[in-house]
Amino acid sequence: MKQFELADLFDRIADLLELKSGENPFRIRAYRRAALNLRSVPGDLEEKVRAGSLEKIPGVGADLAQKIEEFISTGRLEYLERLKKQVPECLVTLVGIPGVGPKTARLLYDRLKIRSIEDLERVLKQGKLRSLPGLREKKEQNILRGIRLVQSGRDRMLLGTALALGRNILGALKSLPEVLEIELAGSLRRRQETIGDIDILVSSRNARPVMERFIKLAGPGGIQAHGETKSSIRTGQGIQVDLRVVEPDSFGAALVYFTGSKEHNIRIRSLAVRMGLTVNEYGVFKGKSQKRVAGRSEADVYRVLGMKWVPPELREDHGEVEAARKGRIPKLLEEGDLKGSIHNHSKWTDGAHSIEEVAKAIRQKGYRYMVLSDHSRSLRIAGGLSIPELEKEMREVRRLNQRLVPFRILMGSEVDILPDGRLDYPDSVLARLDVVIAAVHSAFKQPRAAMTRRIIQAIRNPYVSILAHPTGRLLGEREPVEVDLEEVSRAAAAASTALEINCYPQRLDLNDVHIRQAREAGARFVVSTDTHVLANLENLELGVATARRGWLAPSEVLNTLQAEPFLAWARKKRPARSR
DNA sequence: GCCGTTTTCGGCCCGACTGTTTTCAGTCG
Repeated sequence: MKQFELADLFDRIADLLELKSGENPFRIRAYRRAALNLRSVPGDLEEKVRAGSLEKIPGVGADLAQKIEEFISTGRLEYLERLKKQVPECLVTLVGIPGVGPKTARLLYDRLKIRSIEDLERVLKQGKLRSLPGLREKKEQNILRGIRLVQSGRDRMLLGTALALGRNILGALKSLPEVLEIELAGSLRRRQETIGDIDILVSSRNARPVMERFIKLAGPGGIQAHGETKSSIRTGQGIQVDLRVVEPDSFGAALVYFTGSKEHNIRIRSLAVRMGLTVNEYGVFKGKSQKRVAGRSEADVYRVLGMKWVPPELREDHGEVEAARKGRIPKLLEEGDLKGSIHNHSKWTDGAHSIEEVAKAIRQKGYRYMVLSDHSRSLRIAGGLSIPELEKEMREVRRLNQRLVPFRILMGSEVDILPDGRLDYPDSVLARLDVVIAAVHSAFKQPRAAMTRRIIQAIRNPYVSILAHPTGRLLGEREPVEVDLEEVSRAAAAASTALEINCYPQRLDLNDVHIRQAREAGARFVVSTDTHVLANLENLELGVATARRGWLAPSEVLNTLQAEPFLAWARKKRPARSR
């Protein structure tokens, strides 16, 4: 976890450098880029220090490598301490207010001696801000709005929430005859696990009516910006939505630009410069004449840059540009690849529907088989099944299977991993199940070493096929457990135990970074909805998107297999007599 | 501060909107 601490420190350095006047903006960017990559590059930092491979991390050169080593060995960064003495901490707070940048913050600090948001509010009320050059009434109101926003402490939305909201707005605009094409863009299109604001792109030959309709969606006082081609609103719930309208000939270029990420864009634009091209949201332009050579579609834009089209989920500057230039973008997992629904609960424990209802809904979705995985006996809160109850459930599944042929219900269980690493049913019971899914549901606070041992012991159990929601995190609610995921991934690969990508919007566990790490260790995966009510089946797209962000191909995801090969895989490490 | 199938030095992505200004700086994405 050291890399996350360090990434925060690098971001902090960048914050402070931004406030130092005359600082080289590219140095600031270098720190930001390194911070970003530290958060997303798999692998243990101490290990990399020992191996001398720090400079293999993109954006880390000799200087930053030395700083990383300093932090690992001393726990601090001398450079940051020096910077803190030069730049007042409270300036960082001030630029955190939307509408206040480095210049304004400096002005407030120097001329009005403002040291906190409270100071700023007071001065605003006294109307003293207008004494400053370039600050008048509008700017005052703008800053006041920014303060409200910071104080409301609005968090990022879950991907699932943002998708629903975004599609809603799409629906409201789509019906306009002036709208020729419309797409979600930004982090939402890249399917990041949490979303700050919603970006929408439209192509049209007449932007005005589109803009007019759009700004009507704003809540009271919610129009942030309203221009010819670009507007920005805040909905009644306080969600910021940006709309950009372009000509159809620019739609592809605009979609690339508006989808980002920022780092991906910078990457392809510098690539373009080296080829004598300019890329902006209107197209790709060649040489002095500025002749447009692409722009209509995304594929065109990438093609003239010598690249294959890059799926939005990969556009994070994690090597996708290089891969696309070499034509080595993998064929990523798609929803339609999945043949089995792997992790499902019924009324027998904490699900809302009978096994039959669940099975029929899953069959209706086009799956060939499902794994029924109600909870094991220790999970009292979910009504975990005693051994006799489990046996009764097995009989029920046998009966149902006769009726549902050729659809198959595989009999499974989501078995608790007890705090000492044993499983909640004895092996003699596990041996009678088709598929065993192991999961931590208790003692979340164990220290890292104990938790790692505990999980690995379960992974190595010959009857365990899948480790469910490996980190146990709930976005915005519960931190991930402390565990050495690299070791867990290696153990899972060695033991042929699959790691789950859980589709619950709050879970998305494993996440994209962990998936890339686990995949490097050779692990295999399942994508599963963990369905408790039928509506949960719709979450599949979230898990598939997360898998795609982790660069997963169908061959790495076991529930792309048909029932028989899946079952063979799930049972292959069992002792021969119990397969 | 990083980085190189043009470069180990000299580059480093590009544009919209706002507000206050009268040609542009600041902020944002």
